[in-house]
Order: sequence, then C-alpha cells, then structure tokens
Amino acid sequence: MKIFLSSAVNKIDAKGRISIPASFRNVLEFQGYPGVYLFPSFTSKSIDGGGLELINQISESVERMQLFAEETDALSTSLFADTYNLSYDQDGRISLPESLIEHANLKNKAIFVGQGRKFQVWNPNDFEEFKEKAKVKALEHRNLIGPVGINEVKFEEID
Amino acid sequence: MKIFLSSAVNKIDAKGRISIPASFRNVLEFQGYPGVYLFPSFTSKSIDGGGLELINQISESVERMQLFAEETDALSTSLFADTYNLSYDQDGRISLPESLIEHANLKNKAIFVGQGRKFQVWNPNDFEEFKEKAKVKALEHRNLIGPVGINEVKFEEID
DNA sequence: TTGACTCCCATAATATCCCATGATAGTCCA
DNA sequence: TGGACTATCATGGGATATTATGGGAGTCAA
Repeated sequence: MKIFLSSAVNKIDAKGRISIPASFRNVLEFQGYPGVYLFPSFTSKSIDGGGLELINQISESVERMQLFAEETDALSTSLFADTYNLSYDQDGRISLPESLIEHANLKNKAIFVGQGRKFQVWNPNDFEEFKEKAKVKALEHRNLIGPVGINEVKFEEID
Repeated sequence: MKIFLSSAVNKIDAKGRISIPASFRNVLEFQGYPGVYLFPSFTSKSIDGGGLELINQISESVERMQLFAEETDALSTSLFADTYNLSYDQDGRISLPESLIEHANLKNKAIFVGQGRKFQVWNPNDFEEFKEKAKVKALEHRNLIGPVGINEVKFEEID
C-alpha cells in the first residue's frame, strides 16, 4: 500500500501522545523512515502530514521558485518554521507540538484523514463540519465538474 | 535529520547564555563539529546561522565573485567581519556577541527558526510580525508554487 | 577586586522507552 | 460452522533519558 487512505479517530492521552494509524505508518515506512513531517495547513484549521516523499516535493518546489526570490523567502520561512519532523516511538505514537495543536484546535481526539500523497489531522468535530460544507459546495457545482476527482468530489468518495 | 526544521523559543539567561535547540545541534554535529556560524542577516533584523556546510558555501561564492568585481571586497569584508564562530558548551549553550544581539533587537528571549540549510534567530515578537507578512505574500503567489501544502493546488495536480 | 567567561552540577519539565492490557480482527482446524 | 488460538492495534502507565535553564565555583585579564 503506497498512499494514505481512509480515516481513523485516535485519542490524545494524558501525556499528549497520539497513535498514528497503523496503515499510515506502513506508508511512511515504505517511503523510507519511521517518522512524519507535519505542518499547519495554509487553508484550513488542520495539520498537513506526510513522509519523505511529501517533504521532498516541497523542497523541490521551493527550489524551483528560486526565480521569484522574494516570494521564495516568504514561503520557505513560513513553511520551514512551522514544519516539524517527528519520529514516532515503537508503539507508533508521537506527541504533537503545541503550535500545531493550537492551529488545529485539537482537544483529546483527532482524526487522521488519508488524502493520497499526504494526510490531514483534524479535530473530529471541525472535520465533520468541513465535510458537510464541502459536500454542499460539490453539489452546487457538480455541473461544472468533470468526471475527475477535484477536492470536493474526492471527499465524497472517501466516505 | 539533515536540515534545520521547525522553530523554538529559548531564553537568554542572566549571564547572556542561550541554548541552541537540541534538534539544531543534531544537524550541526552531523555536519562535523559542535559549533555554529552566526552573522547578521542582510535583509532583516535577525541573525543568520548555520554549520560547516553553510560557511563553506558562503566562502565559495564570495571567492568566485572576487574574480569579477571590486565592490565585492566591501561585501566580503563586512560579511566576514561580522561573522562569528561560536562553539557551544556541554549544555548546548552559547553567549551571543553584543553586535548580533543589537542587530536582532534581542531582549530576554529568542526564537530559532529552521530554514533548511540555515536557520535564523529572531526576537519572537518581530518574527511573528514577519511571519504574518510572509504568509500573506505566499498566499498571493501560490499559483506559482508547486504541490506544496496547499489543498486546492494539490488536488488539481493529483488527477 | 571586578567583570566576563568558562566548566560543572542541580532541577523541573518534558519526551521517550518499555511493558501491560483490552479490544478487534484474522486464521486455522476439528 | 463455530470456537479457540494468534496477531495486531490503540491506549494506559511506570521507569528512564533528554532538554532547557538556573546557579556555584574556578580561571583569566585588566
């Protein structure tokens, strides 16, 4: 299995640890090392996560942007500063940095949502809400959307 | 782990010492020796820092430039004059030179910000401000950016 | 002596290691 | 088919290690 699929709600324990779903760990280890890269999503109250492949893509695209020096600076600053490289323990758990917990409004539970090459971590309530809105939007625009999976369509398919 | 990632706020104590984040020390030691190179950033009120790799790159590019232009003399002079090579103690602390403290407007706290091959040291307040601006700029230009952690772009490209 | 700078140790908070448990799912075989 | 064995997983908790930070004591120079 090579991509992040399906979703799972896990608990944040008293010590602030949370298990990464086993299926996600498989993907991460397949990519070469037992750890995750996490950073706040630019566009939603969630955490984006992935493995080596994701972080390589990101650094590549940052380098590709060398032409636009100023924008690259700004981008790499906000990107690197808030990106965490966490390796999980032998039970598959990590403890999330405070700044990510805050950004994603996490309390004592979090949902891991597979999104192919990456995944997201949400407050389960917030995610439900987001999903509802996404569905509505998708219905509104379904005549504009081709047969391919754009964002909203994608989420429908996940369910 | 080979690059400077994430950020951490540390305290400057009464003796003027400050801990370099453990994860940064790992990178520095991976590069070959337990110390840092620090110099005032040209473009912002912060301190640029890195290890052997960074300083090697810099001296190479300065040498290459000196073949062509005389005004690079001025550049390299001011660059090397304000660059400090500090080795940290066994607890991972350094004491910052006065000229760097002044340049970065540091009081009793400083934030270490990973930027891949190098890192920066900021007054935490100043950095927050800068980050906000950077984020806005990055969003403005996200159409130029590859498949970074930006939902919409990402999903379009997946298909 | 004073001040700046080490080296060394103490401590509190946090993170990590390691083991135990209960739940679930899968497998095998009579 | 059903039931027992096995494997895997999420989760709890005790023990240990690491980290940031404070402060004492020694060194050196002015």
